[in-house]
Amino acid sequence: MVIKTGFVGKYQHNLDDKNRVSLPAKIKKYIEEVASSPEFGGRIMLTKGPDNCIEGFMVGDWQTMAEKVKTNMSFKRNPEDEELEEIAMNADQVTIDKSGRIMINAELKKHAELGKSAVFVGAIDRFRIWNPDKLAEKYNGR
Amino acid sequence: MVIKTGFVGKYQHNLDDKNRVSLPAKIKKYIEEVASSPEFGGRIMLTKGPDNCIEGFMVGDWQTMAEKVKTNMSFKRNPEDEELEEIAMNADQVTIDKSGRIMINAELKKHAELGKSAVFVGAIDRFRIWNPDKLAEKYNGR
DNA sequence: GTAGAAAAGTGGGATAAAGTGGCAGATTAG
DNA sequence: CTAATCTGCCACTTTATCCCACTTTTCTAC
Repeated sequence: MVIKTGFVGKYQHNLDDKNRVSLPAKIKKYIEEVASSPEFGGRIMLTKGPDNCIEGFMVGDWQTMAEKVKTNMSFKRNPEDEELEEIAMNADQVTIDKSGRIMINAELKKHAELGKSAVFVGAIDRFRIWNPDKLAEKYNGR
Repeated sequence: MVIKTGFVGKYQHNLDDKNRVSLPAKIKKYIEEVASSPEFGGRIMLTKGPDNCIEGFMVGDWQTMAEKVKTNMSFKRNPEDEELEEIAMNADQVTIDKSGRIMINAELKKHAELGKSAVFVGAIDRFRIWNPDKLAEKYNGR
């Protein structure tokens, strides 16, 4: 039985010129332990988060959200689904490469105003990726 | 068991002069993973969607939705029936060719006011195809 | 603590895949 | 039979991924 502590901690990493960034070892390890099933091919769902951050989920958690829409599927949309639709529109499913990195696409990079440096922040059921300055601004002095 | 994340993301692609357009790799991959049954020969159902967009479904999902409509059908007509008829009337079942492209017929192209550029938008149980300007207009600034 | 080993993180070149456009043969309609 | 359209194929460009080398950090044993 795996102990599910969730994502915790704060880690600064660099983007390379191909917009790749290493997942912090502890975040990567947690993902691999919890979601080690064969159908999980090291996949992560990235979305636009609040305050210019990027949020990362494990695909299993995303699936739970998506199932809600699928079970009520019809030609016409429910208004409640539209919110999730907009999240889906701005989401990106990325894979963890052989070096333990993920790619941040142009739109997400712009949303988070990322330059070369990015900070990963654990938030239990998700992790967030911040521009270091934006993060400091938000949690100033705390 | 495959993790069903649904359709996600946003991808700009070009129509060629024969109104063919490549399916985004991630959308295509998802279709192939989830709908890998032999009777599904890489087929997609395209319909006129809301706000000038085109909606794309996997044929299996289309069938499920159509069955639902049939079981609720009554002898008396109601406004929703007509709406659904119109959707069915304007639907087009397209196949994915060997280069991973689908063809947008003239009527759907006109409905979406497509020019050379089209944006695919993931919406969990379906994907949508938009004129880039129309899409920006609808989700302006978000 | 320190030394050596292992793991994590970074960068860049090589390879593979995705996306695009054009041409040519096949198919269909008139 | 001819013209128009559809489909497959190929070539090329761009982008993503793999793979290896190297540096830095963390871990382990003494």
